[in-house]
Amino acid sequence: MDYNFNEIEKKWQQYWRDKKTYKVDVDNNRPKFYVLDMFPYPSGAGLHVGHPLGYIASDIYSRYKRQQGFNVLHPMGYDAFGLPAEQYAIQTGQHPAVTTEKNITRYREQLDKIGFSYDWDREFRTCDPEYYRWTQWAFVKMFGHWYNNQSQKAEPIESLVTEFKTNGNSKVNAACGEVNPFSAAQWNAMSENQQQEILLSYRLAYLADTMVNWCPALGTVLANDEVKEGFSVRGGHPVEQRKMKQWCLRISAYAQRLLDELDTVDWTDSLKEIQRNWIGRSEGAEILFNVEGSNNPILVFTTRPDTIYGVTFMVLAPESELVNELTKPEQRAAVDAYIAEAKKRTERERMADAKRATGVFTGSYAINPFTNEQIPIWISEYVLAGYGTGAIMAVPAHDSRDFIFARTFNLPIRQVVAQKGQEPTDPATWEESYDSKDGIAINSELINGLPTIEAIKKINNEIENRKIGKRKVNYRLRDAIFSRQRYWGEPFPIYYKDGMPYTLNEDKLPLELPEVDAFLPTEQGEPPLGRAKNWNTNDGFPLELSTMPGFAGSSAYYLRYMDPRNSNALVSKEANEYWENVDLYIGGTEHATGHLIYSRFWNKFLFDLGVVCKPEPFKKLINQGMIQGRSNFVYRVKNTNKYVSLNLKDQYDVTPIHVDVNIVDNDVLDVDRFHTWMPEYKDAEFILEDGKYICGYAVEKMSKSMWNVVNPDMIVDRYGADTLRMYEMFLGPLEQSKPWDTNGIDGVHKFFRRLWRLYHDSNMNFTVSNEAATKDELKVIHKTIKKVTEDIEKFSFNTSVSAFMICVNELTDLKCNKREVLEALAIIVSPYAPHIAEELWHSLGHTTSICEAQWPSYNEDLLVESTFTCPISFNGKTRFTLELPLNLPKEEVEKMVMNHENTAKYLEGNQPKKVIIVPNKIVNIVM
RNA sequence: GCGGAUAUGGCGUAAUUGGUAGCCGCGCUAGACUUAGGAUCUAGUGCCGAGAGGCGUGGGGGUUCGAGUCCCUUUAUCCGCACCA
Repeated sequence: MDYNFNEIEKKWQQYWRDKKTYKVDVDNNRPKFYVLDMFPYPSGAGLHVGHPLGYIASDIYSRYKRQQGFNVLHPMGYDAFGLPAEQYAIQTGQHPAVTTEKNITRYREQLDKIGFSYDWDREFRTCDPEYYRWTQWAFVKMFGHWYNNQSQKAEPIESLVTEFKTNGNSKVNAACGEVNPFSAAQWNAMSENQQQEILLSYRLAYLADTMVNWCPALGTVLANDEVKEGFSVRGGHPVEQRKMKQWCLRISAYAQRLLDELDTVDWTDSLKEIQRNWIGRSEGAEILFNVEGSNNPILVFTTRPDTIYGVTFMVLAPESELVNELTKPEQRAAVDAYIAEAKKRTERERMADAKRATGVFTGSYAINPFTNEQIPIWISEYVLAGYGTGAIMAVPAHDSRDFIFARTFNLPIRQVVAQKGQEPTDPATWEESYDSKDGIAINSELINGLPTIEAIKKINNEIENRKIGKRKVNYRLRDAIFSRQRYWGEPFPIYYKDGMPYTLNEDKLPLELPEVDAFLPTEQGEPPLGRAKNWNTNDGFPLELSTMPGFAGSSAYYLRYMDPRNSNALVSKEANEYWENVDLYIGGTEHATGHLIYSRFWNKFLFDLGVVCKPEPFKKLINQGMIQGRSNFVYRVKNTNKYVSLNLKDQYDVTPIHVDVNIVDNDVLDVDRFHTWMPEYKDAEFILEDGKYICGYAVEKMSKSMWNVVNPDMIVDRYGADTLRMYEMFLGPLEQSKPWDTNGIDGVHKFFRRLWRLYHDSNMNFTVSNEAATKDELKVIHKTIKKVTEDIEKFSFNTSVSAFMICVNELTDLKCNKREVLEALAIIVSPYAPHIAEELWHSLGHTTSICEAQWPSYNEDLLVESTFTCPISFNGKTRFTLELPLNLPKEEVEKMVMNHENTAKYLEGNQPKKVIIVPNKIVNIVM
């Protein structure tokens, strides 16, 4: 039989399905290994050839690990809630569940064709109530817990209530919102509503007023990326900043742990760096500044308390609550105008014109606690309400933003830090501020002469002694806004009583998403769930109308795969203690700050509860590179319907036009298909070169509009899944981005035909010899086993493909068809190309799947050579080589080299100054 | 602006980790077989040069007997983050 990939692949895919080859269960007799792909969102466009890259890599690794004796968990499912299906629903009226189902079916078909070793019995979707029940459950748990900074973990809210009853809140050190101190007596005297209101400030899932992008026309909060220049991207409606009550998750409580435990996981440095950046820890101090004529001091956060003598003004965020109080009547109009203007702009826009300083004076003055000077209080957008205290002490001499602001508004600049060994200069002559952290304090009474680090220490002590502030660690990481005014998401298991939120009992879960008559906000501006009939508890209390955001369902999905059908728990203790966490996680880098932070947080919370046994969800993480498109162009001569071939185009005035890569082969345009491609090209004329139309090309994003999308099904139909898998790996290192060019695929396909021929005679009859293999044959296969084993261990899949090619080339040259060699070859090829390997395996007489075969070991002794080819170089340039016995003594080598006829030629009569001999490596003669 | 990554033939890439730069494949050239070829096989293919030879891993400098690999510097591209006090 010829290598009929279509037939072979169908046959074995069916076999694996029938025999449940990829089904796994807890097995305490075998070590576990958990390999996971990032949860895909099944989009309407289906998979293009770039999507399976990571899936193929993880599949190879899974199969390899299994053959190494591991019990491998390798599941797949769908992140099925989300915006695209809902937008589509709004436009067409089609229920998002219907489109989602359709997309999943298509995805599954495409995935199935590629021959992945997923245990499909574990598949689930986030939009399935049986799944989102556990998303809701986790939310209920978060609502029912608070974060104890003392113990550094989440604790049940009941423990807090007990503490309040006996001691009030003065001894509690919690991650919480703003709460005034109260005694036990005061607590006990409060109404239930008052108590609930206070508890809400402590809960890990809480309801709070936050600034959001509100789009009145669409009736929903929008994410920053859904807003452009103050208008919604979809529809172009105006968007405003608005304070709204939203559900939030107190992820900031875990900031330090999220930062520290990054050191325990095996991720790339760049990814860890992105996360560190996002968490944004900074050490500094909070300092109180009194305000003239007011009892309310201003609290600022600074990382440079040592520069306090250089403070010449204060700045408040426009949203600061102090603004109103501090604005003097004569400044009122200016301040109101400024704030009104600021309100219209999104945070993103404000960041965009960072270079321009804007601001307005309040008319009030603060007192510098160290110099007792009067300093003006300003308002400016460059101070963010959401970071620190929303107010800063400005030190224009040593902070570039303050410097720009001071220059714009003619505020004084005073130098208080000097570079070591340099005299202070007049700041009026400066072009920029001096921000360095290794200077010497000057003009600062208490700390003069101290280096910055010391100065900070001393001034912090003083601040704490004088009780005008304290040391403080700040994080950039903000609590996650967790509600969306959307339909297609998990409903909150929350109802309201007297306006106060309460969770449903766990036995009432899942709270199923109700049907609505339209996927739009109500006329009163409520979210779509406001349209649901009887959206109340049995007792008639109204249910929450928002739904959860996209990341809710993907934050703990890796746990659910361990025990996907458990109706009593998210995951059983037994399953979790066996599978622990994900050993290898492969996915794109786009989730660096979203999903990968949220799920680490979510996991840590469940860890605190004792639900999971590991503090980190993903031990090792690899980011696969993007597969870019390779677009082709034709060049239309301007104002004509004539198209000129690439190398003649410079003689004309042309417009490049994207052409469908599917009607171009090896950059040669199929002109007949071009004529029929689109009506406008029906009468196209060509200016050819050598009788061909050569297209130009460019590497761009793979997308429909570039006409460069290549579909995996098309490749599978034409070359087979094994060729697709192998070629994707052959393209280059997994982590690197690279363009897809179907042209190179022939080489890989040819490899399979040659592989096939090793096991078959010229009539394509299966012929394998049971004779013992020769030394050369053994050397070839053992060399390959070694190389491929090492390559897979270091995720260098591209290099093992070339090792396979070399192996097959060499065995073909040796005319080797020995069972001993070909069995091992089938096994090591099988993770990459499971279909052909399974076929050959069964032809070799095996009756069980090659997936169950044992990965071969290699014998190092067989690889030892007796001689090696030694390069002889002169002044570092290799001139000729010499076949030398291994481990020949240096003296012998030197003798042989110096006596060689070529040596004299290259010495050109010179005496060698030195002869460097690196045994078994190289000889270098220095002249 | 800060942080990270990358840079090697016409193209995708490889290089035992400081030791023969260009493995493997695409493409290209020539040839064989063939009714035909988007099939198969053989040979060649970094650049310049007829050749001897010279040049060559983004540019410049350095360390070294020896640098794609280490150090300094610079440029370009891509990706994050971006008024975070």
